[in-house]
Amino acid sequence: MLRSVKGLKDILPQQASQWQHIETVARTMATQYGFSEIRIPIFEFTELYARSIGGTTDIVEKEMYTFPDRDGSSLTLRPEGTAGVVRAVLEHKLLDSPATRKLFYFGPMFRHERPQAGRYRQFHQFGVEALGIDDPLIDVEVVVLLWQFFLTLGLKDLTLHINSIGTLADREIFIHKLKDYLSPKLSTLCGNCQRRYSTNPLRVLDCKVPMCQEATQDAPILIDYLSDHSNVHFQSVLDGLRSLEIPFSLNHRLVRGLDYYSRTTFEITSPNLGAQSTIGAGGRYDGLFQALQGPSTPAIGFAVGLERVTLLLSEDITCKTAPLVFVAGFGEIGKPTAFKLLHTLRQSGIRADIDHKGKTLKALLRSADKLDADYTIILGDDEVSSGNLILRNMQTKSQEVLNIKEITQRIHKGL
RNA sequence: GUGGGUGUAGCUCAGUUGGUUAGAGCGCUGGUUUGUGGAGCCGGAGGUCGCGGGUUCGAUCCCCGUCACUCACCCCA
Repeated sequence: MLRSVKGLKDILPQQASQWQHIETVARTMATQYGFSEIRIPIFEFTELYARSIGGTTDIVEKEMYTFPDRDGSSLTLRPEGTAGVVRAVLEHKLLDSPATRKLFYFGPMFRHERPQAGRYRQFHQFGVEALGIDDPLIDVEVVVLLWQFFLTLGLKDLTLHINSIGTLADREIFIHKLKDYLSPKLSTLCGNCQRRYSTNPLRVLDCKVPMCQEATQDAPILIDYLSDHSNVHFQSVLDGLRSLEIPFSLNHRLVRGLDYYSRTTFEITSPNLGAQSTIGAGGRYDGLFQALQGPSTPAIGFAVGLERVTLLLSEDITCKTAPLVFVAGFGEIGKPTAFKLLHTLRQSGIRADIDHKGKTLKALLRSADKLDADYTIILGDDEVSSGNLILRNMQTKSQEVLNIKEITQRIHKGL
């Protein structure tokens, strides 16, 4: 039997309404916070990601779905959304209007990782980007939107971690200090961290191995090495969060994986997800525009892993659907008459369905029940000859005889 | 890429200390007398016991390999 590709998941009808609910909440809230939707392509030139995410990150080094186009140019299925948004913003000069500086997006992302709980090769993200705004209050707005989004969905026990990783210059100074500190302890670190020491020393700080955590207990803290500018900005962000009574946890070990992050970084975690506990994360990326040959532009955004959100959502949360009317037509004349009525109902905007297979009233009612119909219209030969039909409320079992002409009107009035 | 766990019906799982036709619940489907759903009752369909090899008179069960799924490392949303 043919199967789906490893790490890819079908969203079946039962779960689809849950996804619709999440998307509706996301769209509504992002719009309330002044963001507009942007839809960008699923693949781009490989160079875009290599330049933005960082050539030495795992994503670019070994997780991208990269393939040659027919003319030989290298294309890549998007592993995240920010790079594409920034590219589109530069290409269409969206920075020129204040109406297009706050954007949100939705859609599938692709990373060739080993699948695991909450981790897939095709996964979906909802993300926002606020571009060209340096004010710390925009940081607050973005973090609050993320926080409120999860609260609105009813997620519990979440923690908002926040940190500032400073500018590139701030980090250079800090990394130097950190290496000085780690250097004598190198032999006590795990193998991974010994490698990280030279490739990405910041990562040693959030290693889960107890030995490493112990070794970094008294390590220098990034915040202490922030420039005045970075520090003032960060303190303003925290003050803003406090003023809105958003609970947060300062986490000076919080590091981001993508090269373009700077200054404010944040992450929201849930204890109920296993190893992949981050459901949403983001931060500032003031240097990204320049890395893509655009004008120097401060920016901040976040991305939410929607599969992880669905794992936390209670299953009974679904989109409300309109009441369903099942048309049970049977008999020589009843069936064709019912089919015409079905068409009329649908044209009137009513959600209506039929079972072509069912021959007897019993079978048809059973189908109505299986489809979870709210009402069934019973229409047999007897009804056709009398010019009436029966409207049955499936829940209360009450029935009333109606004129065929009245039915649409009747249903529109609230059934 | 590395390691652990698991593969029996559509789903959730029993089971066989190796022995004839492999079970349950749920789901699906038919009937329960002729025009009224859900419940009950009675019936039915559906499985190469992941795949390949080995041991054996005999393997779904033991051994080896392989694939798939899954969890964790790594990384990240």
